[in-house]
Amino acid sequence: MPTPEPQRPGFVLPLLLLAGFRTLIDDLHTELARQGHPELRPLHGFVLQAVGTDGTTASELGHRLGVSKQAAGKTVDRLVALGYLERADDSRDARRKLVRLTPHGLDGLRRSAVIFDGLRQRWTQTLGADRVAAIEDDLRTVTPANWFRLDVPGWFTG
Amino acid sequence: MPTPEPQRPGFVLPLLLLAGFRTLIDDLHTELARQGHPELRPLHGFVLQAVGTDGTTASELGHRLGVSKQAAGKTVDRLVALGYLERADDSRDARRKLVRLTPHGLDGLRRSAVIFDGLRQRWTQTLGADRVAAIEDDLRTVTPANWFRLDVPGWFTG
DNA sequence: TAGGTTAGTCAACGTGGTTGACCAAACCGT
DNA sequence: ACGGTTTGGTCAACCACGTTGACTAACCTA
Repeated sequence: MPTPEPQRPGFVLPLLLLAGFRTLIDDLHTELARQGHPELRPLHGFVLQAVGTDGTTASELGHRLGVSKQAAGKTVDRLVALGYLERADDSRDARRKLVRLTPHGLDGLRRSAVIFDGLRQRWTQTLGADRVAAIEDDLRTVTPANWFRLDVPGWFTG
Repeated sequence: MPTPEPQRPGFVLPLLLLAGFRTLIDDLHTELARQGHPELRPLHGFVLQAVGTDGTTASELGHRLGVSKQAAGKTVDRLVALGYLERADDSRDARRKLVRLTPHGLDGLRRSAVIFDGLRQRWTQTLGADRVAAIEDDLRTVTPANWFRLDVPGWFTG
């Protein structure tokens, strides 16, 4: 039987988590835009991460991201048009088309990692390194492990 | 100059925040579905919250949610079709159309608040009340105040 | 009363998701 | 070696949510 604390209603917690996520992502993309990647959207960073330096295929990408292969293919199309990804034939399997990062895509991915490190550093300066680490540890215990589903738009809207 | 901790790369923090948010919202809607609201989507809960028990107009709703009045109007259309909202004429201003919660919508809103309290309670049992309160306090200090923009789909995808 | 502002709607479009259908290539058991 | 199944990619249609631009009706005010 829940005995809510009137001072801390439960609905605030998800809003704060979302706000934290959003400020980090907004700050990332403000800085990415300044560093030559103004067209990168929040979703794109996750896709580049999922493609990785080894490359992958649209089907596998969809699997990693938790969306259909068609949805993954369309997103790849857009990132190809933006110059972040490229397709190549697989010499060993004529059905497969490898999706790879272009140099521009790799640049964006590397800069994202550096910027994220800097943002976390900023949090540790404000809150203290132990508090940030505690937040990470706590969140890990209350969320399912190996979490990497990025179907955020479809998930949120249905 | 960021001096990242190799054990705690910065990109993990936003993923954990998103995972925490998503876990709470998923659990909420699993329970809401069980309690007679299977059609409610994550976005809808925020909209019902923004409409509130006093009702509002589409323009004002768009303002609260940080989206255009057209987008707000379309979302209201869908929630009217689902039976959660209703429109009524304003006797004092023929231009305005009041958007109000139906009894079904009010029921969903109240149940959401109760379920959220229960979910927060579950976190306090796992982590301890002090840790959960610390997470809330910490997130409040690193995120902008009075935060309530819910243009999540458009924000995430561009 | 004329002119500007505000609320709502319609239309066109972009992005991201879905399912269903289809083809070609690869795999596999006989 | 062949025929059936599985797999990868694409196309088409559709839905949810966002945008901007254009328009009407109603209100407000100088």
